[in-house]
Amino acid sequence: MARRAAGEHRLTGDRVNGSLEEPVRQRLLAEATRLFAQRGFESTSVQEIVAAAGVTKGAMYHYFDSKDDLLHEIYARVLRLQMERLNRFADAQGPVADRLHGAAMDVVVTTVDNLDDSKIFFRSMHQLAPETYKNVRAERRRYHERFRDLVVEGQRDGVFRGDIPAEMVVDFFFGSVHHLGTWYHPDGPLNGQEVGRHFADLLLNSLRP
Amino acid sequence: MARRAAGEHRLTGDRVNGSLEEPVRQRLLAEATRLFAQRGFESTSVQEIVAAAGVTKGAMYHYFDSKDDLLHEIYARVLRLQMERLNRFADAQGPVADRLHGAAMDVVVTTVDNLDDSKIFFRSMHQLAPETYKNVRAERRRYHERFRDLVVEGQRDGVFRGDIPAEMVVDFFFGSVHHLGTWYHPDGPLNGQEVGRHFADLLLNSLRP
Amino acid sequence: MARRAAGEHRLTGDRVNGSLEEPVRQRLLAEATRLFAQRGFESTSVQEIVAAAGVTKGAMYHYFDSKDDLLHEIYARVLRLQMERLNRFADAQGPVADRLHGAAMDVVVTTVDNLDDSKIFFRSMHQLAPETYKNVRAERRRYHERFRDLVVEGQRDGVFRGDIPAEMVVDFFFGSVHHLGTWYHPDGPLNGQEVGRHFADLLLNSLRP
Amino acid sequence: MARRAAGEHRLTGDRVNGSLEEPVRQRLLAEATRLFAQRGFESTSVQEIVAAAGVTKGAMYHYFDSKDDLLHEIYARVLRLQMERLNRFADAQGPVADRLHGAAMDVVVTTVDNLDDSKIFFRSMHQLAPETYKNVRAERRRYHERFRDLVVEGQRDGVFRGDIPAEMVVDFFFGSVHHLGTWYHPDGPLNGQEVGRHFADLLLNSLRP
DNA sequence: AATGAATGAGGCTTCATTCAT
DNA sequence: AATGAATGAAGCCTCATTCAT
Repeated sequence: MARRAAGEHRLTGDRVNGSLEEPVRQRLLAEATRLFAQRGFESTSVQEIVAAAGVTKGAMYHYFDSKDDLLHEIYARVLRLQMERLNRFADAQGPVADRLHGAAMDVVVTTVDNLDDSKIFFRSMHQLAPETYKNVRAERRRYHERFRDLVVEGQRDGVFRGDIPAEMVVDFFFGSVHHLGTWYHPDGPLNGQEVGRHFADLLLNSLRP
Repeated sequence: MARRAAGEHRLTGDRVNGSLEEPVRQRLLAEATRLFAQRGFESTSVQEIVAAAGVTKGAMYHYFDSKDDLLHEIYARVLRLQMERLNRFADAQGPVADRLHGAAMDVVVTTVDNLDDSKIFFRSMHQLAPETYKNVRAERRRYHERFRDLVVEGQRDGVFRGDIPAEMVVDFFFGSVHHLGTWYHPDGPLNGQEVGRHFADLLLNSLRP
Repeated sequence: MARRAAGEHRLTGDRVNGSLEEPVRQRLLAEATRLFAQRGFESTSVQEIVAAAGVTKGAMYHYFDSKDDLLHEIYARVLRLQMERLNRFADAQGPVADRLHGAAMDVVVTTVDNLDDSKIFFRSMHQLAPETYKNVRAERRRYHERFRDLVVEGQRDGVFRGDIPAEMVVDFFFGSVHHLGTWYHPDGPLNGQEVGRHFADLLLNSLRP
Repeated sequence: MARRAAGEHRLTGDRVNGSLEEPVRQRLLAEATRLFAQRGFESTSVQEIVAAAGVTKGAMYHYFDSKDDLLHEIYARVLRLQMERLNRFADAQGPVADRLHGAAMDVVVTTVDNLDDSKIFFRSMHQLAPETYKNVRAERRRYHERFRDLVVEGQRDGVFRGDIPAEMVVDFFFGSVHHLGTWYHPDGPLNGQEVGRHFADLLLNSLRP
């Protein structure tokens, strides 16, 4: 890892001392994200990334250990962001149905706002080094479990039907979410909010007892 | 495509005159499918494919025009099979809810039975040549439209809720289906029939008015 | 060599027993000549040749030993034809200046009529097997010597200037002839006869004492 | 062309700051020239070139875009050099016959001094990419036109015969020149100066009215 | 912090040729 | 006389990465 321990990943736009920090690093991450989403990880060369970011290879290898490391940083950023947002909804007050509806809508809106991240996520996951792959899956599992707990809570309270495994409901719903990258287009008839509302409605309705 | 007009694609195991036809070609397709699902299209080398099939590269290029062509043939086979099965359910007699439930269950069962095809489908679609890519998407769209028509029919008849675009319901459901490859495991607690039933139930329930 | 001894090479259109002989063989030679002239020997594949001739590879290897053999046959045909024609002019009656002028014109006309042969000749000569290469050069040398003898005869008789080696005059002239393939075009302003006359005039004029 | 705009081509041996510049690039060009002349473009592998230059393939692709690019650079260098020399003679003072004789001798001497370039020129021209091919032909045409203008000038002044198209005289003469690579040998009886004088004499004599 | 030359391994593909039929 | 499946070698090129500066 290049001069940055795990967990230190920064989001684009983070500021330190009031000025944009490490603009080269951020530009590399941004262009890599765009290109990986467009062409796939294996079909994007380091040369293309650095050219898009307006630097040379040396610069990239100064900030990242490898091309794999670049991908890993993208995953880390996405995972952290999604978990943060889910926690905010799950920890809120109010009926579980409302909290689940809110979380479901939010994940759709966030996904639509970062469609490139979403495209990369499942398409390129298998390219990660085994170790990294395991970490990402584990983190992803924790995310699913947090979401599943909301379903379980609703089933226990009797507001959701209990004859379908909560685990499967989560997989069912996130399948739909992850697939947004395949069909959703920002210029289409629906914006993220609208798709989010529909998806959340479908989820809640499917759980009606 | 090498030496074989569109529509002539053969499924593994097709027999002509009672004997296995073109065993080399079939072996290549089978091994390519397995490896593409396991490692991804870009990370699988032609050398690995022909080694797994027990032939030389020359043999592969005798039957296929390119590595891309191999991928394309896999897609063609999957598309044809899925459309055939959907038609069988959609064209049946009976209430639309039953027909939709049947089709939904079937696509899950078929997907689970050919999980490698499913893994390849969305992960590698963007590697197809632009022309081929367009063809595959068009064929896929026709499939979705057939499915959507069932939803529309139910909405018109008043047995399904009408406040959610049928198009989106289809995307919602197929997102879940295509994601089976990410989490479903044959040795897990549920078999294909069970997952299919749950998925179909969730779909139908989510459409309750 | 495939069932045909050296010296047995036949020209396109040769007839045996009143019917076209071996049309497949002739078609292969004709298409190979055309393609070698167009793309060069190395850049033309056997597959392209047989496809153009409307047969398969097996057929080609039935009539010819190898791709090299095909090229060799083309050379043999050209060499035989040119020597025949030169002899006809050189052996004629009349002043040496007229005989040289006639031979010079004729070689230009013949070259222009078989421009493909001419293009191949020098461009692909170095692709011949060493043995064949030596044979072709030797045959070519005999041709040059026959031509040179006319120049020598004229110099001895005092009708041509004698201060330039006859050998070099021949190289000078045939350089011009062999280069016709580079610039001559049948649809251009001059036909073969006209170019031939000009070339012969230039040659004779350059030899004026 | 890699990393080098048109017109920036450097000749082997160019010096910058008193030291040989880009020795690897120059070595690659030199070895490629030698091998292309010896075996032909298509029969020379990139592997052979880099081995002869003592570097790896990667190095070659660092300096050149492709094997074709290498060939193109060789052409560019030859074209520039020849045009420069022709201009020097054509722009000189004195009778047109002297200037033409001088230019004719010079092109022969230069050709003999760079026989490899000459061998490559016409044998491999058709291997250039269509675009590059057109450029090279256009540049070549400009060269011919410059030469032709000298002939036209002499015809207008009445010192050259006017009954033969000047264009054709040029083709006639350069055919001879380009063919030097086929027969001239440095160890032969005549040196470049001598051949040049004979060629120029033949040309001027052939143009006598 | 960043460059750019250079490596070395590996990728996809083409091709002349053979051989059983 | 001719086919077409299959081989095996070789070809061109790309790429992630290193290293001296």
